[in-house]
Formats: sequence, C-alpha cells, structure tokens
Amino acid sequence: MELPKTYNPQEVESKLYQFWCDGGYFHAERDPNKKPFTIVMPPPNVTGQLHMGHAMDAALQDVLIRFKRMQGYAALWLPGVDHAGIATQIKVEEELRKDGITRYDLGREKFLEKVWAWKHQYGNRIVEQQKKLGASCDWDRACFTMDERCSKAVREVFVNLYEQGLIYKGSRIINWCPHCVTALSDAEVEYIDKPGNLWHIRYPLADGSGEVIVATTRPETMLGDTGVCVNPNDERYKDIVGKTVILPLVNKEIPIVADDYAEMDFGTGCVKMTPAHDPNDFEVGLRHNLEVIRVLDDNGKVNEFGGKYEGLDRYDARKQIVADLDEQGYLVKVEPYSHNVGTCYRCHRDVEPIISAQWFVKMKPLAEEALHVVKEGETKFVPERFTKIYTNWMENVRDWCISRQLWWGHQIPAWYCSDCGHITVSREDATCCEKCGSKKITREEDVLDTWFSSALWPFETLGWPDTDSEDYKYFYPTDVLVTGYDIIFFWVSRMIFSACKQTGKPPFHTVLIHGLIRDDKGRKMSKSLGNGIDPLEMIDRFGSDALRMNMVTSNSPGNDMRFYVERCEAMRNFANKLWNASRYVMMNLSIDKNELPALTELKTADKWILSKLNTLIADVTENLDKYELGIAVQKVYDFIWDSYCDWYIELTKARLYGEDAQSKTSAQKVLLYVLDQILRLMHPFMPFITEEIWQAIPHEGEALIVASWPKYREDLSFKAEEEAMESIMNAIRAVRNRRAEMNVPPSKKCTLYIVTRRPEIFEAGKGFITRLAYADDVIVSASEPDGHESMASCVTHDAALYMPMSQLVDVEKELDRIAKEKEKTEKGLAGIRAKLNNAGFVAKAPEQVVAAERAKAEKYEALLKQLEESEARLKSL
RNA sequence: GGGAGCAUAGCUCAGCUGGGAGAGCACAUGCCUUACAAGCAUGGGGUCACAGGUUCGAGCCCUGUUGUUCCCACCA
Repeated sequence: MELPKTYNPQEVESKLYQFWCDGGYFHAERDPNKKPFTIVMPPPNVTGQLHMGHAMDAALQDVLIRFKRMQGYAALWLPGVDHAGIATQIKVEEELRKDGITRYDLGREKFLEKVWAWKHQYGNRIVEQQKKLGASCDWDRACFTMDERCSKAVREVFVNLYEQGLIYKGSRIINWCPHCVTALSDAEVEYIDKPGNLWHIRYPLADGSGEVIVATTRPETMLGDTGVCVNPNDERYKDIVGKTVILPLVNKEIPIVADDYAEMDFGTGCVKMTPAHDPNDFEVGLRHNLEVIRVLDDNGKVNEFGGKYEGLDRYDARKQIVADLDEQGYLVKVEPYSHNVGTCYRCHRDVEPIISAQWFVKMKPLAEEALHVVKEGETKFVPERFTKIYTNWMENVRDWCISRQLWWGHQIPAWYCSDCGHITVSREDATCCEKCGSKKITREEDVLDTWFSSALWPFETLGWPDTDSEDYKYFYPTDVLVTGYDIIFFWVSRMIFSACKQTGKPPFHTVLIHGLIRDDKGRKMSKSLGNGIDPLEMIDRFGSDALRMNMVTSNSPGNDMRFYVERCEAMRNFANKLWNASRYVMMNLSIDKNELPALTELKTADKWILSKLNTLIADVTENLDKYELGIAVQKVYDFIWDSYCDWYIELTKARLYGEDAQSKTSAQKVLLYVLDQILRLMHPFMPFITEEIWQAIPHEGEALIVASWPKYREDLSFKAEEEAMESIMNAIRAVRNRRAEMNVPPSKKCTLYIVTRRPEIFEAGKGFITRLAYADDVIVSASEPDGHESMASCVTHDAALYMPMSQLVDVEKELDRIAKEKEKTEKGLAGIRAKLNNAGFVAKAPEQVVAAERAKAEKYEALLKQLEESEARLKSL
C-alpha cells in the first residue's frame, strides 16, 4: 500500500465529514435498548464568527459525545443558533445606515423582514464553520431560538410565570444603555473602575441660615434632585433635618431628610437625592416621599425637566452644569475620585440608572429550587469551586429585568386595554381585553431578553412544552453542559431555575466549565485588540485534529489557557507520527483480518505492549468518565509516541524483516491489533486522522466513529513480561547512553557482552538488543568475557554490559561518571532504607507501597554492586 | 468590602485518590538507522513562591505571609 510520507489533513477532512453525515452517524436514534447521552450545544450568536472560544467548547463536547457514542450510548449532541437580540439588530441597523435610513424609517414589520433576510443569508456561516471542527452534531435536530418551536416555548413560559405572579410589570430603577436604547439586566452591566471626580456643591438653606455641602460623581443628575439626606445620628446636621434647601441652577426648594443610608464618614455626610437616577436614592425617596423626576431621556439627553439644559447630551450637560456652578459660586471643590462605572456589555458605553416601567421575573421563589438541586448534588459543577460562585449569585439574585426596547426578539405577549387599563397576557394573540372585552387593545412593543429564550434551551429544543414528545421523554434531562465560566450567570443559572420550574427537573447533572482562551501574552482575544487568532486559519495550516488537540491537552477545567501556534504545530507533528506508524504497519501487512495470535505465540514484547495497552484502556476510560480530558489524552499521546512508536515498532522490525514466518505473522497481528485499539482511544480527540487510517486497515464495521470503545481484558495482563521487557529496555538505554558519551555513531557496531544472572531474559531479548543497541552480535553469559577489563562498559540493576572499544575508553572520565552514578544511587538507596527502617512507615503505609519500596531497595542495591564492581575493575587497570 | 484562582525547568503549562518531579517548545551533542528530519538517540536544566502545621510520608491536605489575575458588591 502506498501512502504519502506526510499526512495531509486538507485532503481528508471534508471528505470524511461528508462520509459521517452521509452515514447518518451523527443522528441519535431513540433506542430503548440503549441509554441516552445528551449534550445541548451552547448556541452561538447568529451574527457570530467562529472564534477560539467556540473551538474550545466544541472540542470538549465532541470528545464527550464521540466517547459515549463509541461506548454504545444513544449520543445526542443537539446544535443550534441564538438570535442574539441586540447584536443582530445592531448589525442590520448598520447595513441600513449605509443607505442612510434607520429602523424607524422602515417601521417594525419591514425592519423584521430585513433581519430575517439577513439571517437567511448569513445565519448558516457559523454552522459551516463548526463543521470544520469535526463537530458530530445531530444537524437534523438543529434549532434556532426564534423558530416556531422555541417561540412557542418562550410564550408558554412567559404566560406560565405571569399567571403564577412570577412575572410582573413595574417601575423600577433599571440599567439603561442610551446607545443601544434599551433596558439591560443586572448581569448585562460590566463595572469598570474609571477615574472621575467628586464634585462638592453648596446647597444653601432656604431660610438663609446657612448651607449644606453635598458631594457627587454625577453632577448632571442634580437637575433631578428632590431632597438632601443626612444620617439621623449625625450631630452636625440634627438641627437642619426637616428644613429645606434651594437647589442651585434649578432654584427649587427641596427637603432635608434623615436616613441611615447617609454615611457620616463619607464626604461631608450630606448626600443629594436623585430618586429617578439612582437605586439607593430611589429607596430613600420611597421612605421619605420624595418626588421622582426623571431628567434624562432614552438617548441620554437632558429632557424637558432640565430647564435650560434640555437637549444637551449627558456629558455636555455635566460640563455645562459644573461650569455654571463654578461661575455662580456653588462649586466648593473638585477632587479626583475613581469609582465603579457600569458599562453596557454589548457596546461598552456607560449605562445610566433610570427609572422605567419594565417587565421583571420575580427571582426569589425560582432561586430556591435552583439552589436546592445544586446543594443536593443533583447538578454538579466541574470543577467543584464554581458551585460556590453559582450559589453566591443565586442567593443574592435580584429580580430579572426581561424587557428590551428592541424589535428583534420574542415580542412580549401582553396587550394593554385603552378602555379599562387591564393587561391581557395570553398564549394566543389577544383580540380583545380579557377583562372588559374592549377591542381597543395594543400589544406591548418590547421584546424579551435574549437570555430568556436561551434559558429554556435544554428542554425547548427537545420538544417541550409537549411533554409527550418522544425526544423529550427519551433525551431529557440532558447530561452534561459544557461552557465557559464567563456565562454561568447569564446562562447556566437561568437554565437551571427555568428547567426546575418548568420541567420539574434540573436540566443536566453536570456542568463542565472551561476557561477562556487568551493570546500568547495572556490577554483576552478581542476584535478591538486585533490579537485574535482565527481557528479556521489554524485548521487550514495544521488540520482540525491538531487544533482540537491543542484545546484539550495541557489544560485543566476552569482554567484559562494561552494559545500558542507552536502547540498546534506540535500536534500536527503528532498526527504525522501516528500517520507514519500506520504506514509502517500497513506496508508490512500480509494479513487481512484483525485478530490476535494465540496466546502461546505471543513474544515477550507482544505481551509487554498488550499489557501496557490494557492498563491504558482502563486509565483513559476512567479519566474520561471523570471529565479529565487533558489527562486522558496525554496518556494516549504518550502511549502512542513512546510505547508504540519508539519501542514496540522498533522491537518488531527484526521480526518483520526476519525469516521466522510465524513470528512475523504474530508481530503483524499484534501491531494491527494495538493500532486498531489506539485509533479507537484517540478517535474522540482526533476524529479525522483516526477514521482515515482505520478505514485503510483491516477492520470490521462501517466506521470508526461507531466502533466500540476498547475494554480492559483480564486475559491480556502480563506483569512478568512487562518487567522482563523493562529489563531489556534498561539495558538498551544504558548502552545507548554509554555510546553517546563516547561519541560513537550508530553505524559503528560491535559485539555486546551481557553478564547477568537472568540470562533467559536477555537471551530472549537478543534480537531487540542487537538492533536497538547497535550491536553486531550479542553474547549472554553468567561470567565476564575475556579481556572485559579494558572494554567500555555500563550496568543496570540486573546486567553488566561490555563493548570491546578499549581505544575509546577514557578511564579517568569513566571513573568520574561511575562515581557520580554511585553517589546518586547511594543517595536514593539511603532514602529508601531510611523509610524501611522507619517503624511507622512499615506499620502504617499500605502493604503494596512497602513492598514496592523493598523491591526498589533491592534494585538499587544490585545496581550499586554492579557499579562498585565496574569501579574496582577500572581502578585495577 | 466579600469571594475565588494562580505561583512547578529558560517560556507555556500538566501533575487524576498524599507514596520514585513531567510534557510541549527552546537549548546542547550525535545521527538521512529500509514508518516518520513534521524524525531518531542522548544530555543539561527545578529549594514545586515563602513560613509554619498535620502525616510514617506533602508539589498535592490545613493555617498564615507575599506576589499576581479574576469575579461579585447600591457608600454619594
């Protein structure tokens, strides 16, 4: 069989992806004889471009899904796309701007047509990109958060919660983004410490008896001040409580109230109250009946209550007001002051706390159940520490503002009656007021927070609210949710309380959290920094398998990871290694069936590799079961490169190129068997190359993707042979090491004399040693050969090896080397002896540990003896 | 103000249940050895941040310290 010397991923990846699709292997059939295993994919934004975060997400999920699929589960990975309210709407509005029009010019209906058109044109881009990663999603079941099924679920949940009093409409201080022109939830505000000022302003008492000085970071809000607050225990101000002050610039009389909210130690101890633009002031205002005057409009400009400042942008208003205060002598001082400013997570501009009538979800009752299932361990976070982050959030969660002043999204199913004022909330579109029957009703214009629909993802995608649907009954609850820690609050927590409420069950039993991908300097990858690395470019250069390996190796759950192109390259090299190992096997193959030879035909090397493989299978399966993907893949990687390629393949060469037909065939059989098993173990991590090779070697079944996961086999565990093989390998290493020290090239061969008390082992390993220790002949004996005194030598714990290369021996140098080795060995031995002489150790340590220490001591003693003998011999020269 | 993570080789990071310090890259030396130079062999390089404690035994568990990153929080 002729195969190219280097693996070319570009040639096989798209072909294989098509092959898997055509075979229907991604499609999960409901099978009563199988157990379901379900992962719902975090739906990427429809506006999204594949980035490293997606690649990470997808790599982890695909590993789990492919692993479970091979284990015989009905493994469903359910994909989908999110309509991404703000992001998408902004995108389309930008396109309109090019033609000089706004969404208001078009009107709601026409605008939404445009958005849908945009969705149909570009919405599939991210999906096509995911396919390049090898994602084995069940595309037949793909969902979109705005499709009919999801819309129905959203509506059901909204009405449901409303009917139970868990959704209400009310005027509250909310976070308002004047740029996106919509309300935001608390979670959508990012607080950034920004340098600013603390302006101290003089408010004269109305009776002319003095003044108070207030400090503020937002002077423009004074236009809406309706009071001044001091602490009731503050001696300085106890006489003026109940008096009034004249609000500068506005010339309005406002009261001084006493409330615990004012801290005596901060600033002057006097706080201006702006109930319409600060949540605390709002609370104080409620307690003291302060007027609520909103002075900023939806675009962040001063409104009609701002007098001469009307129409000014909030920042211009600030400048002007400070200047006027200064001019009129009200500004006492300005001190630099840095403080937390809320910014919009979408556009990163400052948000304004503004009083506004919005829709809210009442969180307390919902949070209770969501906390309960996590506390009881029904849903577990991996790593465990994220449980606390989740719990803290959930315990302190405030009502969730769910209405958005956008057009793209799920329009809230509420109708206002202009006759009686009643709000009709309904599963079907209302035609009249449910209370008075009036036909004069208008629908709520606002849409729901995008995360409201995302929160229903695990069950809405499986058919809910139709709880009789087959998919829902079979696949729900799902199993594992894989996502980054950055969206625990946005998404994970909301899925948990929504699912608990609506389906009565937590949506998944495990949340596997991964970190963020950073650039090579540890910075977040972002568009504005321009430091993002395109996963598609990495796939083009190194292959999808290499990129996936990069994501999974050297990485532990929950921790961030720096992206190094070099690691992709290293993984590409590994793919090539596997490719060439397979080439070797295939080039030397004269059998067409994968079956192990009879146990009696197995040589020591065969038993060694089979036994190590057996251990590997058990370990890797266990690691994967515990979501330790990085550890699992590292073990397979090491086995393939070290055990299989560097040793076993080399060990088989003498047999494959030799005359012994039976040995030749058995070597081929073992090579093929182990290769097949390796490909299976590696497939979840590197699906493309493993499938490509598997298809080329003798195999049973249609495809590796649906081949069975390897199992530990009691009959293939050979401890004695493992140990014997290690003896031989140690001897080979010792010789190589010795020759390297003497700078002997591999081409210069010599006779190798092995003196050992275990001749049977070395006699059997002669072939290997000849080849791998660059000998032209190997002579095993119980006693030293003639003239050994002057030969180059080296030792292991159970052998002394001699090479007739006296002219290369530098006695002084070698004595040095032996002295060093002796010292190391003695030190090691002393440590072990100290342990064994410690009564506590012998008494308390587990039996195997003590036995292992004893065995180790014996080896060290033997090695030391060998070294001493070598030393004595050299000294006698 | 509260909480969490991280600190291991020159760099980036693994280290799963406490039991002989590892990988990739980089570095040095020698090799085109009939699978692979995207390779092979060999080697150098670590006080596992610091100080205590638990234990027969600590990179791992506990306490404190330092440095660093992040999350949460309504002191103007």
